[in-house]
Amino acid sequence: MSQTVDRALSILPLLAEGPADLGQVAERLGVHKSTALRLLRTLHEHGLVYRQSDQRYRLGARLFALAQQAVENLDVRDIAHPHLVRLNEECGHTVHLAVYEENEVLYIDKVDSRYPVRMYSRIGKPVALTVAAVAKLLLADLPEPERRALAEKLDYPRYTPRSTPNAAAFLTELALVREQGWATDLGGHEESINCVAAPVRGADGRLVAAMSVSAPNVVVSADELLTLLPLVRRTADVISREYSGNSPAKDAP
Amino acid sequence: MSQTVDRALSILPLLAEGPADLGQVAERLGVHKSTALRLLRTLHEHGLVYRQSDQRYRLGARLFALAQQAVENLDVRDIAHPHLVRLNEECGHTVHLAVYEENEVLYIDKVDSRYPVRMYSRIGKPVALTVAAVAKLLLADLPEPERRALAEKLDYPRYTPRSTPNAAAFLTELALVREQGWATDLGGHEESINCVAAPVRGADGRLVAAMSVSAPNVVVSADELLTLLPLVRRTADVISREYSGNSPAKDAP
DNA sequence: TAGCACGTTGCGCTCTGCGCAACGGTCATT
DNA sequence: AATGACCGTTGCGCAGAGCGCAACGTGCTA
Repeated sequence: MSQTVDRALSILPLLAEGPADLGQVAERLGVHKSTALRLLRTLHEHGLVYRQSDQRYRLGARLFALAQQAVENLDVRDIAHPHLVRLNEECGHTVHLAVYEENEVLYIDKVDSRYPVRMYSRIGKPVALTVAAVAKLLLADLPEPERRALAEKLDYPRYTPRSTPNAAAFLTELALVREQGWATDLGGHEESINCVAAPVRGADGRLVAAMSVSAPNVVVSADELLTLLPLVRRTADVISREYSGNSPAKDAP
Repeated sequence: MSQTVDRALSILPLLAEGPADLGQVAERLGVHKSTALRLLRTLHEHGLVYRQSDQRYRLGARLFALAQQAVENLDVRDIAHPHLVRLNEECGHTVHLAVYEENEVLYIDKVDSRYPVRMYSRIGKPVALTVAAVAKLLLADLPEPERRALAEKLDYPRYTPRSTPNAAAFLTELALVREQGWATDLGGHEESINCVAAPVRGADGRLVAAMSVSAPNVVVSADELLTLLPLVRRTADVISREYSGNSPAKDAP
């Protein structure tokens, strides 16, 4: 809607691919070098872009700081965190908390497994929508038309033979998840890793987040992991209740 | 330099403080609502801003994705990571990797302690400049005038009684660090946590990163932690060599 | 020394982004 | 149910902000 800002912001994903010099930026934006320079300077002043010693541009420090601050302000996280830690202490596995936002699902908190084998994931990282247990829960909660539309336009990468193959299968899975109120990912993302997930709901009953426990086959089998389901669901419920303000009221005037 | 972009980017830190509605944004920017709306829309299209269900705006998902991607592209990280993991396996404590950028020091990688007591830190988080061991190393490497100028304009928060108190003390410390080629933080940031750090150098001898091992007093005393110094320095040197392309050449045409 | 490549600067034209004012929806008040 | 206040949204005319051009400076290569 605003040409100048639009162009400036288009620089960011471009630089995310790797450092680029002025000429490259100007060319890929389709603007004159002087224009690109002005935009880069503005981005630079705000710290979103950094000029490295060889004069090329990269994404800058403030970007991290902003993402950081934004994550910390997400209030579900505050409430959920101690519960996630306790769950981790009880079962020993990796615990994740994720939210849905604008066609994406993001991890917003994580407590690492106590076992040496760890999953690759990171706070702020977008989640594989078609296979992750938390994604299934969050997407299953969308209004039907939206869910359908999203399912249609997704890609269905075959991470493993057990990955969700297509939109039809995915919608069926979502319907199941919606009904049973929990979800799993049994080797659909990484061959040897299983997850069980449960929903966190707000006062109005809508999903605000989803949490999961993940563990590799070498530590516990899928069946053993499923025995943790009641514990996971109970934890999610406690968080839901606290988030809705029902339960352990701390202090209020 | 570019008014429109400048205003648009000013919205980001504002939203980082917490969600805000259109009126608040317009007021704090000192522009008309319609202007603020146009800017917010553009930010929204790029995914940097998200509109939550109560119509207020927050920072959006793409911000995380960008920061994420940028971190992963930082190539020191790629090279260093396996070494950090190995160091963690050998000593069991939390290992950090940090870089300097535009008056800030950022953690770009972290391997958690195997002990239950963990430090609060996160990848992408700016580091306390005046006390952290990695910050001392990175700042000590700046050209003298720049170092001096930066030291003058910093704040010196008294996190603990052992925090660096002022610019003079800091410059003295930096000179020492520069000479000895390693640094410590003995309870200067958090009372009970100590760190030892060593530099990672590029082919030209300039610092490209710094790494540290951190542990709380309850696990090992400061003296015991210092016995790890040779190991930390050796690891840093290995990374330096590999980063400079000297050592374990993998493949090249 | 000449040539090239790249970042940088100043400037005049014009298109873009600005604020105004009016509209429309939602919610609380009477 | 009707009123009014509040907020987000829209269309528009004006002016100034941002655009591209062309010329300059610098550092590297041949």
